[in-house]
Amino acid sequence: MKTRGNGKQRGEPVAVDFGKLPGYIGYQVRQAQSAIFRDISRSLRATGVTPGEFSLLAMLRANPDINSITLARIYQLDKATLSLSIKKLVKRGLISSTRSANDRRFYSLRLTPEGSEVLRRVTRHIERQESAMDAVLAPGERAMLIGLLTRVARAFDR
Amino acid sequence: MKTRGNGKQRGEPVAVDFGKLPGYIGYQVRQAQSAIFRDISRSLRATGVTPGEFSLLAMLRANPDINSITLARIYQLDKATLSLSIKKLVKRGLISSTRSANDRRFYSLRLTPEGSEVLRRVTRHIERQESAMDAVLAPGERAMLIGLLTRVARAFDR
DNA sequence: TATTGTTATACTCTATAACTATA
DNA sequence: TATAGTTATAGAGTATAACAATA
Repeated sequence: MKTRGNGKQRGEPVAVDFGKLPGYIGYQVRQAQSAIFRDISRSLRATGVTPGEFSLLAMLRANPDINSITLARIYQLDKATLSLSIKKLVKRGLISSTRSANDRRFYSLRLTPEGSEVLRRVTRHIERQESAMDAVLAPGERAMLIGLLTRVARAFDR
Repeated sequence: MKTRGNGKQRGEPVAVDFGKLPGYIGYQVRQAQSAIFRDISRSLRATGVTPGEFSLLAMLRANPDINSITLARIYQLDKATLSLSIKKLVKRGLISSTRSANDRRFYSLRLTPEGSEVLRRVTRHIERQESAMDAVLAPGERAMLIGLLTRVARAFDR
């Protein structure tokens, strides 16, 4: 069943036993995430925006004046991690960070016009990738997959 | 082992608009992967084995004498990346790497007895997590989710 | 005292490039 | 020439800890 170690590998498919791995949701989610990430990273390379940054820009468009602590809570990242991501996007001119007048501990984050433009461009790549996934899904399966993933993720929230 | 997200930023729910993000499969897979990874990293901390290393150990159990190039192809990682992972596991005494007699360019990888024991212990944690996911899924939904994820991942495999 | 945010530091994971050994 | 594997180096992403500013 398993033919390896015989010097026959030439890049052709190799018969490999995956054991119980394919039956694990954790394994399959990881594999899917890797495949999706590799694909979108290639598409986005020219934009200089990573998938995580896309998500941040999209949140800023939907929630102008959001602050970094709120974003850190949403993504369950340390505030220091968000601080670095934000600094990079500010330096690139894609977002603005202005101290709030009411409570001067906060910085209000917003997309700049250039950030909006980059977000539009990135969104086109993202939606092209989503269409590629629809091509292998039957009607209704996208909604089903999203529902299942949401429930699984929530099983570990809190 | 560093883990992502330690809950420090958790607070009360904040009213936030996620825009179109929740409708993207890429976004949802990423969120699910993060949640699953954070949870299992906590469980595995004491074993010193990461989720990726679990996957490697499981492949070695199912495919004794597999070599690193084959593993690199399977996981679409560079051979240099696999080389480092393997070196670490060899140093920890969990796997052995012995030069193949037929073709001395190859190294045959195998679990050591200690590696087998660690794999058993880690597998118990993994399967406990999988059970936690089953608790939020109806009968048949695990198979459905796995099938959908597999098809989506394959949509990007070459 | 508590909260928001920054900086310094370190660890993991990954790739690229240059290398050795073997075929 | 081609393949398997290692090492050096670098970059992205993350966390922890210590800090400053503000409430």
